[in-house]
Amino acid sequence: MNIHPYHSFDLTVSQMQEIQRELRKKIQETPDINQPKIVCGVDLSYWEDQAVAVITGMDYATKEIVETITYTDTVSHEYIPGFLAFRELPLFLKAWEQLKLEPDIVFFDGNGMLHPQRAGLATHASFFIQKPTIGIAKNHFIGTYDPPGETQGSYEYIRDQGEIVGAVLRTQTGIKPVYVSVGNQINLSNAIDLTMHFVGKHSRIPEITRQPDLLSKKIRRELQTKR
DNA sequence: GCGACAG
DNA sequence: ATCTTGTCGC
Repeated sequence: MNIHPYHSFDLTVSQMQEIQRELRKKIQETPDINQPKIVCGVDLSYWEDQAVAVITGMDYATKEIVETITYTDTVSHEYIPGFLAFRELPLFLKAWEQLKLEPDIVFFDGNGMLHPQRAGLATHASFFIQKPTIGIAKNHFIGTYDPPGETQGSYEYIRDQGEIVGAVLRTQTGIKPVYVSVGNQINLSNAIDLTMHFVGKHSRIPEITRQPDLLSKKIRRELQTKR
């Protein structure tokens, strides 16, 4: 798939902050996307100074995996809370170049607007791939919220600086919720519905990001014990 | 100063 | 994210 070169990744922290302030201004709200055909999920696994990025393409209706892309390379950036995108995007974009099917939506393991500058990984990625994106985080990052109901599908909005920036969603009854946020080119209620669509019978994490998570961990184990 | 802190 | 086995519970 095509990539729109937005910026390089050889940057200082202040330059990264400047980019995030610019991204924030360009986030688009859009009408619901109801019947996507292909949806992708992205995740990375790390070991030593390496990482593997995995993109799983799934048929929205049947939830069958229709394409799998992997890309392994050295990681250039350390993890700094608030700057995850600068660590993960370089490898993700190399994997994206190999993607053949054209997805209608892309899910990321991390946040979108649920970020101090409304410019988390999912939001940042959308400006390179020009696709609607959604962020699914397993842990709380910013904002405040009331605890969601205990039953599957219950959610509460997450607020920061007076605005709704995401939702804490109970994907399984009685299980720790996940954090959903708009990346770009989509709206929050649509993101929540799409996330629930991919929730399997027993997994907390929707299959769209669970599949690349499982595969990237498997690849990491293989490449790690090989050395 | 203290605590929090996506992956 | 990763280091790590068994074990309690639905």
